[in-house]
Amino acid sequence: MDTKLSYSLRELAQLAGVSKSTASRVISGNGYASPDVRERVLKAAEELRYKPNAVARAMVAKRTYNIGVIVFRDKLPIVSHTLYGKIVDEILMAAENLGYSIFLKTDREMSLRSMDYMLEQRVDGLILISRLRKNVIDYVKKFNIPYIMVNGSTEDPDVVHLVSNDEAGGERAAEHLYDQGHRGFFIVAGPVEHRSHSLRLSGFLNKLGRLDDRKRTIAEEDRQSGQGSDGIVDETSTKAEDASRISIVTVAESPDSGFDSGVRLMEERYEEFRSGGYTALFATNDMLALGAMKVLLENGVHVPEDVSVMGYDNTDLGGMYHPALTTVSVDAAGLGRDAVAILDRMIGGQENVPRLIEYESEVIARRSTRGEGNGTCSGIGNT
Amino acid sequence: MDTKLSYSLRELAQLAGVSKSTASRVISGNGYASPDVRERVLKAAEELRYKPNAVARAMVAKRTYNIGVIVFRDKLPIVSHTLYGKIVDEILMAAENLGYSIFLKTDREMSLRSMDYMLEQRVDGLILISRLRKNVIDYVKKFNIPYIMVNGSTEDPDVVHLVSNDEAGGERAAEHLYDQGHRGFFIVAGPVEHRSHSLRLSGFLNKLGRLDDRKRTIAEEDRQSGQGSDGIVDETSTKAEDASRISIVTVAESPDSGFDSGVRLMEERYEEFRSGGYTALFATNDMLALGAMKVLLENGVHVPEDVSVMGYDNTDLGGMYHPALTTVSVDAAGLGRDAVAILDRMIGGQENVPRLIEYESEVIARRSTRGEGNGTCSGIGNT
DNA sequence: ATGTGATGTGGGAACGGTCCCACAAAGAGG
DNA sequence: CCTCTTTGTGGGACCGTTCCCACATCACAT
Repeated sequence: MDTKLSYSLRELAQLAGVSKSTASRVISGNGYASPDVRERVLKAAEELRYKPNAVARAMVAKRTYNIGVIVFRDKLPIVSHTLYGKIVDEILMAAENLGYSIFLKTDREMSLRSMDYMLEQRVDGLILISRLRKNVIDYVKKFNIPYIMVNGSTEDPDVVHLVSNDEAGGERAAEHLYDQGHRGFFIVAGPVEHRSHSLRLSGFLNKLGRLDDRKRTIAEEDRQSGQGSDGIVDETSTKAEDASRISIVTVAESPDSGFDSGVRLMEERYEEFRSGGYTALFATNDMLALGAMKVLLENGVHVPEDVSVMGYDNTDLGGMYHPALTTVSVDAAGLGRDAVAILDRMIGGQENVPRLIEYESEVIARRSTRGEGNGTCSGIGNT
Repeated sequence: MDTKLSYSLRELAQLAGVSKSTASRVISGNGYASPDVRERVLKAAEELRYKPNAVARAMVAKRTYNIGVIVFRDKLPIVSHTLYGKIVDEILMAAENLGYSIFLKTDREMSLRSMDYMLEQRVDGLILISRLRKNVIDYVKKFNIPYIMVNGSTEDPDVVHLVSNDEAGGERAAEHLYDQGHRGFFIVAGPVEHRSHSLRLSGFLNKLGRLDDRKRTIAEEDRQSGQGSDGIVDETSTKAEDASRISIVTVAESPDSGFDSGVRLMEERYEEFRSGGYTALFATNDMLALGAMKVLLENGVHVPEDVSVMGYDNTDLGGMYHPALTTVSVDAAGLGRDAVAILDRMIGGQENVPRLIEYESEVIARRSTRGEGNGTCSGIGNT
């Protein structure tokens, strides 16, 4: 008896002396059952350690209450990816609250295998994280399964996707560094095929251009209105350093976006960097920033005294570094929470879901850039 | 037609003009089917985008090919936990290779809710990661489901568990620092209720004691054999510093094991540390080590010139830090791979599975300790 | 007494597969 | 030509639920 893995509703009903319909009503809570019967069934359930079989239930309900999460990646399999790990964590919590369980897969983007797996009615819906190309999307589209993209790199208007507003984030980063007086920028840009990297870069560059134009305009007005004028002048422009125009902007493209790539890139271009008059380094993600910063530190460059370094993503790692990395936050919590919530609505058949949600980013000022940044960091790493 | 979510085997058979038994044979590959029929069925499957329903299949097979992974944690939900993230990654890959899918849950250890979920025949087996107390184990035991513990903290002999040999690792850490000439040790110990932390600590302390005894013995032999003796003398003992006995060993207990705890602990005891004559700091995991090290660095202490710092776990983060953290590796890959492999055997009904496997650890020498450590690190952090 | 409605309970089809078994057709050996 | 096997196909039970519907019982009003 004890060797039996589990009991069925029929066996439970038999023990309780009722029909399986009645037992079902008591267990599932749908339908009538007299107190007497209810008690008998519950007692029997207790005795047999009865647990309803979720598989059978899913079959008739045509609903599994499972959500598939696929994290696409280039090379290494990475749940421990500092940003995606956070998003997955949030998804896990949000799913739990809504009664869903999560199937997690990591996959190279060209393989459709794990997709197939999920498509076998194993899940009610799909959350796709990160880059994935058209062929994958087209494939998923063929099957009528609700899915949603998080931090993806497609611009397909049919696809529901949640992204952070990387362009605005890039602009804020530029503004932050510019306001701190920097005029020589070295930018480490991750793969431009990535939506995130390319938007962060363009946001940064565009903002820099506009700031510079404004500066020029003010300077000209200053000249036109003559010396000793009371004309409206931007207050920062009174300082000599701020008044100067941007001296140099260099974009160094990295084919990859990991820490190692940051290291490699800076090692290769260290001499150029050292002699170029750069005072600020911006990377399109934290990992690249940290990799590059590590090389600088190892070469005796002081951060932020000699060079300010700024990343993007607000990974926990950045906050733990010495010096703590100034960065731009990505609302991983919002991304994860909403992904599940919206998918849940799609699974429920609702049509009026937003096609695109953008999450705002903000600068997290810390020690790696000039200024008053604090060195705190969020918790991570319990064993 | 296009609005239909999916087609059943019956519909497929109908289109192909065969019975569902025949269609099943073709699709599943079990049993006879003439080339003619086979082709017709496959063509129909193509047309309907037929996918076998995994739920129905699981019901009759009483086999889901799903494995549940539950990561227990104290406070924060953390897949992004640098060590567990790695283990989960490995499990994901290993599972993929063996044809399993992974249900991932993080849970506080007292809640049995996610356990219940898994127990509803949703999975073929369970992998439990990290600390979980007796009540959880007892609960799982009641249901006859194969399960395995990874890096757990129980000593229950019934439970199959995979752990790293933390005691030996602690010893190696002690040896490493001792051999580098350190005689004043400050130890940051994580929660002693954790098997890992307590064994790492005891291994470290015991080894230190033995090394010290040996040193004394050698010194006495040295004295006895008179000056200018050719007696066997440990080569390192010729150096004055090495010959000296251990001067001080302090164990600072941290109630928690995260980065923040390391920071907090060192901030509180900084004065004591500074004036105590310590030249080496060992923490029972990387996070505590990095937290403590960050405080030292911020106070102008040079690592490793003034103090050597050593952690444990070999998290990617340690290798990225500046200075790169010397640490003791944990075979996350082996742990994850074997967890799935052994569980697979248990699911298959095999009885002769090992009850306990210990994985050896080795010192990863890097820059944060005196010596020739290299500063490389493994890749992480692609976006 | 009898219809009527509320209140519980049981029977059985359905979900979408697998697989055992029956059976038809065709080829081989007497 | 008739059995006997081989080979391919179909019928249908079964897995463990849910849920619709039928039906039994009983109180109450007619």
